[in-house]
Amino acid sequence: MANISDTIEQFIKSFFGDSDSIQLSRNDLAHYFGVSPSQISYVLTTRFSVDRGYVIESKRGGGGSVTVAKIVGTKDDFLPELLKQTDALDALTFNKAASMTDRLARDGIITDGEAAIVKSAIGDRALAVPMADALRKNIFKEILVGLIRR
Amino acid sequence: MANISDTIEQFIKSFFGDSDSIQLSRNDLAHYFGVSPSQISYVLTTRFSVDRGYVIESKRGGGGSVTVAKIVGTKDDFLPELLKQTDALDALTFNKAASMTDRLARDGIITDGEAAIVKSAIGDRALAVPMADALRKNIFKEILVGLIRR
DNA sequence: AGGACGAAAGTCAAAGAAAGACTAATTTGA
DNA sequence: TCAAATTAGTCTTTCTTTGACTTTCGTCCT
Repeated sequence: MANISDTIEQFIKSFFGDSDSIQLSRNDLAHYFGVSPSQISYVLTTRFSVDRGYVIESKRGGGGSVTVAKIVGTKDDFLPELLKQTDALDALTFNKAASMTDRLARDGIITDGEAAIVKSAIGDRALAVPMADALRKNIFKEILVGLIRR
Repeated sequence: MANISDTIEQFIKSFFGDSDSIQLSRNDLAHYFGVSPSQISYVLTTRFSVDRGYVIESKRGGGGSVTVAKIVGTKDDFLPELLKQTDALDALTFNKAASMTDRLARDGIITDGEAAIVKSAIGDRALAVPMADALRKNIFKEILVGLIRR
């Protein structure tokens, strides 16, 4: 965790208390951490992506700001949706799959322990074969199917 | 013992104190010993492999690093033993893996929900690919490593 | 109302930082 | 001698950081 992006990510996350939406100023954050404003944008887009279960809205100009909101999903609607999306792909990178898995855990659809197992099973070391991304998609899909049926 | 790989191995091992996991920088180490970075990779993969009782994780890019962790366990620990046995195989059928998984659940090492996920991930539908048994062994191994580390 | 100005945030490309993969060469030990 | 282990080198991939430029919005001035 020696890079500043991770630190900023945690800092931003610490602002969600019970609320599932926060508002922040890109410039202020940049100043606070002594980095360039686009660094904040970078953290926002890489760490608070839709895959990870967040949406970002913003307003420019004087008094502008960035709003980060958690997308909350329930088991009943989110899992089938995720399955549909996954099925439509023909490959799935580890990062993407891990993001989705973390989000399932965040929303309480699976436990942290279960998330860890999923990530072990679809990690790059486990799938050290050609066409790993295609295979990963398949495995992840089967896991989702299993989750829906429970 | 006059070879530098052994020296580096010892040096790295000297960093584990009570802790069973350390973090290091490949470049720094390479520089420190005046060797090429890939030499460090070589030591890491040959001396800190799973069958020697270690796991390695890493992250690239700015602020990246390598984490080396001991697989801890005593003789009456079931998981490390199972890992060792699995690692020695070069293939693993679904039936065999499933019965090991069931046993883990029966013994309370993993929950039923976790067992179900494991079985989804290594099922024949998930691994519909040539050499499925070799791959399954690999995946199962990674799952075990993850379980031990938690 | 309309334009000028400043304050945000957005975009994108380039540079930098780290580890991984692959290959070739060399050394060592049986 | 010869296969396995070691060492080095180089290129690739991934992730991060920075900076320059653009777009949008609000306010103030006439």
